[in-house]
Amino acid sequence: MADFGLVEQGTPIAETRRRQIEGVASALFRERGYAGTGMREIARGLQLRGASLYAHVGSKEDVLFSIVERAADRFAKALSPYLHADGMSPEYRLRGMVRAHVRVLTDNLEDSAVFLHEWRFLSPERRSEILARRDSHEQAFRDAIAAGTTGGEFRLVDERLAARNLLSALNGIAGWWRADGPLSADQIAEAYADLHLSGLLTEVSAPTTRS
Amino acid sequence: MADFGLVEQGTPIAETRRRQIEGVASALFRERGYAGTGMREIARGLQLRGASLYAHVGSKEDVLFSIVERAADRFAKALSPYLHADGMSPEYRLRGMVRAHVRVLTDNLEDSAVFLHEWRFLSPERRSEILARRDSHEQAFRDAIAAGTTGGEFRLVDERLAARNLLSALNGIAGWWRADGPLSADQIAEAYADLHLSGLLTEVSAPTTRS
DNA sequence: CCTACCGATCGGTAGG
DNA sequence: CCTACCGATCGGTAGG
Repeated sequence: MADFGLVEQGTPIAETRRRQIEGVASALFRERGYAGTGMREIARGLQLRGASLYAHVGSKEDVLFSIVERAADRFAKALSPYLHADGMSPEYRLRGMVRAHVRVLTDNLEDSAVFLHEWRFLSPERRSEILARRDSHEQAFRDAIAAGTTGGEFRLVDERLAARNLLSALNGIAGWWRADGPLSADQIAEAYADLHLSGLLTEVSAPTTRS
Repeated sequence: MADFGLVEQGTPIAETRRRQIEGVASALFRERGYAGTGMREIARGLQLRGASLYAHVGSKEDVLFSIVERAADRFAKALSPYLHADGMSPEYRLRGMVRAHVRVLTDNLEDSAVFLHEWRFLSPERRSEILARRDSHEQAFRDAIAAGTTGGEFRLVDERLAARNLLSALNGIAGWWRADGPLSADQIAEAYADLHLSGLLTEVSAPTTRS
């Protein structure tokens, strides 16, 4: 609790400034959209003039791309333990993926929302890259579902549809969740996992239904 | 199949022009966002000059509001038969609501996407109105789910969470569905209804699992 | 990181 | 529905 001040930061000032710019930009992009946010607005959030931002970033689109790519990195990293079954049951695996995805979402609400909704303002090449990464994320969910249907634990469903159904529901959380709300990220993750696993499992394994 | 040409339109030209403007605007707002679309772009889609649009609309925001409000009307109307149970089983009721919602979404893809994503660019009063209508739409789903849990047909779930889970999944369809794709709107609606009802029903009623 | 400035474009109006 | 135009704002650069 005591305030020791800052002893050693370790991060170069320039890099910190970059992150500060991206942080303000992320909040504004989420709230007003990329096209609805001006560089001067971002600068104002840091008590700077608009032109000063260009000492730290190449362009407005570069800022968007940094935010979106970092978000994509987080989602990919969170799923990496689940890319192969490694003896996990399909239920355990999918539940872990749901929890991981929701955690990234709620721990990085603004970046995640920007990642989900503002990618269309990227240049064609960058947009393609991001869409490919989104697709491989969805593929990971498809694979986990397919493993369950193959093994007989899950009902026969269209994995593509079931994966989109699940991911759309999870991403929707970014639209209404608040850190100061009544439900923790993990509570929501468990509730969503229950709902979706009940929809997939053949055996009714009495999923944890707490109030 | 024969082309009889147009015999009698019945709609005044001015009203038609208004709708044409909204049609072009809806497509552009969906693709580039409200803030990313200029009035001159909308005009270009109708072979007009930007200034000419103002003979038909009061402002850019008025155009957005017309689109968004019409979409809200459609969703509300589609759910109206299901606002009260009237002897319907919870399963029948919720399945009907899913089908109705998906139909409106797929029959009016552009307007629906604009309704879902561009409402934040409305003036505070109009934004409040639309958010209230969205909330009462969600309330209808909550009610249908609550009726099922009360009656014992559905598992005990947090209705608010379950409704958001369902609606987010359904609205996500607007992000990927194509009219010329492999799945009809009704096929998707049935598949989604199956997935979600399986997650809610206490009795495993062997939902229709076709390939 | 600042001031000063660039050309382009924005939503919208005047007047016909 | 057009031409001509308004002030404001846009992303970004020059030069220090």
